[in-house]
Amino acid sequence: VPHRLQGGHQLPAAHRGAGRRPGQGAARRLHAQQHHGHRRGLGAPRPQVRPDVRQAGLRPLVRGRGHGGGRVLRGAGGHGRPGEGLRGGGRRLGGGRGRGGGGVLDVCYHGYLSIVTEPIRTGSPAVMERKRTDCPALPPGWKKEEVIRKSGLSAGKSDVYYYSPTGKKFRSKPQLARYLGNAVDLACFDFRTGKMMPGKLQKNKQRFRHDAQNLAKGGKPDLNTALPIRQTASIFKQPVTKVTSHPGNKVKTDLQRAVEQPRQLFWEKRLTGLRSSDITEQVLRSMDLPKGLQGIGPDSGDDVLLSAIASALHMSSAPITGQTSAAAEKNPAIWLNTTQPLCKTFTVTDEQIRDQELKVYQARRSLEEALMADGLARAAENSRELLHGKTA
DNA sequence: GCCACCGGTGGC
DNA sequence: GCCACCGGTGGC
Repeated sequence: VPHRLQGGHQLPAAHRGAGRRPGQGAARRLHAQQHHGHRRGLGAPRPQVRPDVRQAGLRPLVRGRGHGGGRVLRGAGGHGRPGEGLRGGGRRLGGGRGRGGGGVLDVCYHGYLSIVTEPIRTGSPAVMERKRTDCPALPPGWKKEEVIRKSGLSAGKSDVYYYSPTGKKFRSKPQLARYLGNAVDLACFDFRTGKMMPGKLQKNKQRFRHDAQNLAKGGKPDLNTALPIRQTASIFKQPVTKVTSHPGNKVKTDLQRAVEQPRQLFWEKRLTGLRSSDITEQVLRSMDLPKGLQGIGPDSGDDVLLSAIASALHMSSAPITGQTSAAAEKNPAIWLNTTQPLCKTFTVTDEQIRDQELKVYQARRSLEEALMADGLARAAENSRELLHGKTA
């Protein structure tokens, strides 16, 4: 098992697509500019009102890791998901205007112990206009906001936004669903009202908007340039390599979606039988797992267990603890913690860590020696060729 | 570079 | 025709 106790393993920040998409039609852009000129040029000042959370700053209340008991792999990094860090570290400096408002500590929906903050009320009338209300249909700390459009052709209509406990803004149901993943079922959630509407399942109106099936049905060709999600686990959160005749084009990636892909229960079983092999396709000896590791679930053989743990280490930056609930061992189909691999909770001893460090050290020395030998061999080859008057 | 804001469009 | 969704952009 790879040894990751040094922690500090940070994924790059989520790379958001670089906005402006080429080829959106010059006419359309011109049209838009004229509208903007009309709207803004005639002096209706842009409202200066900002959501209170952005002004107030956020007050982290508790530090620390959310896992007690035993040693966990990847211990140092117990943070949430990419792209959703605590915001407002800098803002806090300038945010002294708030009175000493309260904050809330909560266990977040996704199971990490995380810091949940609440905006400090500013009392400013401008802010009061944009009331941000609790949303009981969502986990604690989530807020809903409705903003009336003040000008333009759609004046009087409104936009609905949601804010996560850490202040991240969401402006559509798909965006919200991607973020919440399996943690909250939004099938019945009405985005506009913020309420669950059981009975009539809110069907996903935009389901086929970016669907390759359109092509098969004789519709318009699929112009979606988003790349498919790489299925195999990798430490490197890289998109699938796309071969294109337009190499200058930028590839947009959506790390959030990559992380939030729904997964089948016991999906690790699909990794059964995978073997690594060398360049002659000779199957390499499989790794041995420590005795303390025991699988959970149907057909939990050692190879699936190894794949499951390796995948967990590669795919998430959260600590790997195994299934900590006793109920999960009895009936994993119901009680499985899907954020953890299919193994019972375990302990990593100091001795195992030292062993692993030694292995890494030895592997590095071997690599170093091989590279040195290779370099020397090349140098010798070059000088021999020079002596015999050849050109490289 | 970010984001509040409104426009445009596809799906219903 | 309505509207959910998201692109684009001016202002910061």
